Amino acid sequence: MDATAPQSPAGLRTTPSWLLNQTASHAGRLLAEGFAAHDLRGYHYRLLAALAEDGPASQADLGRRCGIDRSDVVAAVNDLAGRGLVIRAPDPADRRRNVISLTDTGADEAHRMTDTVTRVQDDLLAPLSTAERAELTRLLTRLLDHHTRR
Amino acid sequence: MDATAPQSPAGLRTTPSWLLNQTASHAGRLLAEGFAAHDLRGYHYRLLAALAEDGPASQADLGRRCGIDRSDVVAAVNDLAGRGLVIRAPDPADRRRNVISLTDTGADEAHRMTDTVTRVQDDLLAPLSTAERAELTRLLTRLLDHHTRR
DNA sequence: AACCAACGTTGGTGATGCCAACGTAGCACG
DNA sequence: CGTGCTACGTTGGCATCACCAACGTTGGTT
Repeated sequence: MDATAPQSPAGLRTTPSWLLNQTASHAGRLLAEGFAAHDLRGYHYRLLAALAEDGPASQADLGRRCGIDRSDVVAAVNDLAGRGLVIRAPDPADRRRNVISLTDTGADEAHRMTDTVTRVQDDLLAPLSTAERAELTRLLTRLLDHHTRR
Repeated sequence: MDATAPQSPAGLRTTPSWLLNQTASHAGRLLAEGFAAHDLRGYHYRLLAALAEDGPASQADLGRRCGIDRSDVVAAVNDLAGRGLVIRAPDPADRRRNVISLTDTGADEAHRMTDTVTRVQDDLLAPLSTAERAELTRLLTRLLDHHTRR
């Protein structure tokens, strides 16, 4: 279209890993914009969503569920606790653990974040039909399954 | 499958942006491993590939073609030039510009990197049939097109 | 001549994803 | 019982990717 603003080299542009990277990075941008409205970031959302869905958990469990490193969970939980969205309490049954639970405010925020994420999905998938969205989800899920349970 | 190693919350796991992020991040890991064998990183590959495909270019052009910020191009070109993979020469026709060209060694390395990347694609797409790979590529390309030419 | 735009460069910032190390606490085995 | 292994939370660090602001230099336009 524009001779002065050429696209990526064809060898890159048609490469699946490049396409994945670019689309994911676009999705990430849209998500980050959505999260910014809540003054939160990706890590925070993942934790809130996990807590809203599966209930209280230890930090280590949360990390495993969300694919976040233990050390990064610490910082994110610090943020969330500082805003009163979660409570960190020692586990009486295992004194190594902290039990993280949603507060009422946290549960509300989790819902609002989920709404935001849902809107972003629609933005992201706008050019695809319902069938195509399902197909894309299917293909990605298959890829992920294959590479996760190795 | 394993009660002690639960997967991500369902609300995350089935979300397209999450699937994209996870698969892309897996692809990134595979790529990074491949690149590490060449002792190079993603930015380096993109630049080498662009140069190999479209010939010498200014740093600004390279940046636009590869989706890399001008300032990051500087550092990457420094690395590549330091290893003798590219040459940085002032453009006689426009003294603001540097013309970046592949050396012979650089062209060789570009080929080897391309081979590596090709192998990674096969690893990545292993669970998909040829038709499915094409479909995935088609869907991702459509998404990307829609979100780039805004 | 005056202005504005583009270029390369320097020097930041932030998000994400890792890894190593430490002290504390639970657990299993001898 | 103690000894050793493992898990936990925490601190601190690192690398990559992506972006932005500012500066001086150079080209082009008016």
